[in-house]
Amino acid sequence: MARPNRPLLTRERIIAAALDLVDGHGVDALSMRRLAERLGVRAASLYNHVSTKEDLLRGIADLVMRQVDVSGFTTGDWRAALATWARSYRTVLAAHPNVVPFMVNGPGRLEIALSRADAVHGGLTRAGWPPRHATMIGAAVKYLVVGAALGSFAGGFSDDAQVYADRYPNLSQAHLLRERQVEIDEGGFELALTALLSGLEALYAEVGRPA
Amino acid sequence: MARPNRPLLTRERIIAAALDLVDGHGVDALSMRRLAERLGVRAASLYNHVSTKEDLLRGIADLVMRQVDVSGFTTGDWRAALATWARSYRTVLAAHPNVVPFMVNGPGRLEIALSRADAVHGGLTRAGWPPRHATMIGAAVKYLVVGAALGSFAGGFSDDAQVYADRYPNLSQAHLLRERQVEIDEGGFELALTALLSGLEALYAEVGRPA
DNA sequence: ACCTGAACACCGTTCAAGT
DNA sequence: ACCTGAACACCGTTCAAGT
Repeated sequence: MARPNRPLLTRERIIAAALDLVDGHGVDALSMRRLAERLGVRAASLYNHVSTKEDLLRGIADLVMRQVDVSGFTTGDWRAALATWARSYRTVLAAHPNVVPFMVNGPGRLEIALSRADAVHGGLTRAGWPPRHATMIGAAVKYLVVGAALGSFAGGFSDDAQVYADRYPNLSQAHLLRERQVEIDEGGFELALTALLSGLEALYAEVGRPA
Repeated sequence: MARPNRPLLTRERIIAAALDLVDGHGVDALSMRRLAERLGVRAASLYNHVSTKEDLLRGIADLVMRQVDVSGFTTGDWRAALATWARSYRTVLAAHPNVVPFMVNGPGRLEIALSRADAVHGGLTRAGWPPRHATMIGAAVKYLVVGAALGSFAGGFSDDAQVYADRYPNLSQAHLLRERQVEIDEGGFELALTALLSGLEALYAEVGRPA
């Protein structure tokens, strides 16, 4: 079949399948040929909907990124908005750990990332933070979230292959290890976030100009 | 020349050249063939000194990681040691931004990374922090550092290619942008680090058991 | 408009053959 | 012991050819 009446592919279907592949088997498992096979199609066909593999990766990053909740910045006070954003951001990344590495060093900025950053910046400045501080606060929270997401990723991969596959053929040990990793990841993240928020509270008393 | 009297290659020379290549042209520019060409040798020759490309990447990560200063934990108090470690860690990563992505999600833990983590953990527990807190503090600082290093990386890559190459053929604008990025990166990092340290100070009063 | 086979220039890695 | 050419199974991407 050279051309079906209804297209076999759409950009959305391709991106969703690619994310599924990356989530399940890591970035290295994502090749255009392998992805095409999953979609019952040939590699060349993908290029009718996606201009390049980089474009595809950008699509994945975009799909993940738009799940982050920045709604707090349009309504609530900056403390709650910041906390909600940070936790939502982290939760979303933790759900797609294999995506984090290329999402963060991605080629050029995503529009969606820019719009998220604008929401944060806008919310903070409206709350009375000087623009310069707003920028740095956004940066600080992003560092923490991204670092935590990557840390979790690394942790998940660490001893899994050797300890579990070679020496402990049953799941229970690896499972316990992973559970502990999650606890440490979240504990470390919450520790830093709480400290950051209370540090900001003190700073706000100095430089903030409430409306 | 099939076999010279003195070997043309050593593992160290290969890794140093690879780091140089990655620093200068990014991870994507690192291929075994390209690296071999730089070393005046054929790709297959590299496999006499390096078991795999993954092994090579691990070597690079190791080379970078051992520059991080954790000496404070054996001598000074935990506050100073933590601050020195965090800033040194960040400075080292910032000097090799292209290395950060694969250093952090690297395949399995590096020995050097483990020894660094042990130094931190030991220093903190000797200072009276409960082990559980020591682990989370180490995690929190690592998140912040890694996130900041990646953020800087992303920032450096953002508008450079388009703005600078296409529309501003002279260096000045891009240079200014980069300078500003560095300032924001460092400001955001210091903001979060300071907040974290003072947050820890408060926590230490609760759970710390000074020797 | 959209799918395809074939081709291009690349990969990482192996291995017998050289010295 | 260490470097090499040739080969393997893979890549991303292009493009004329099909409908």
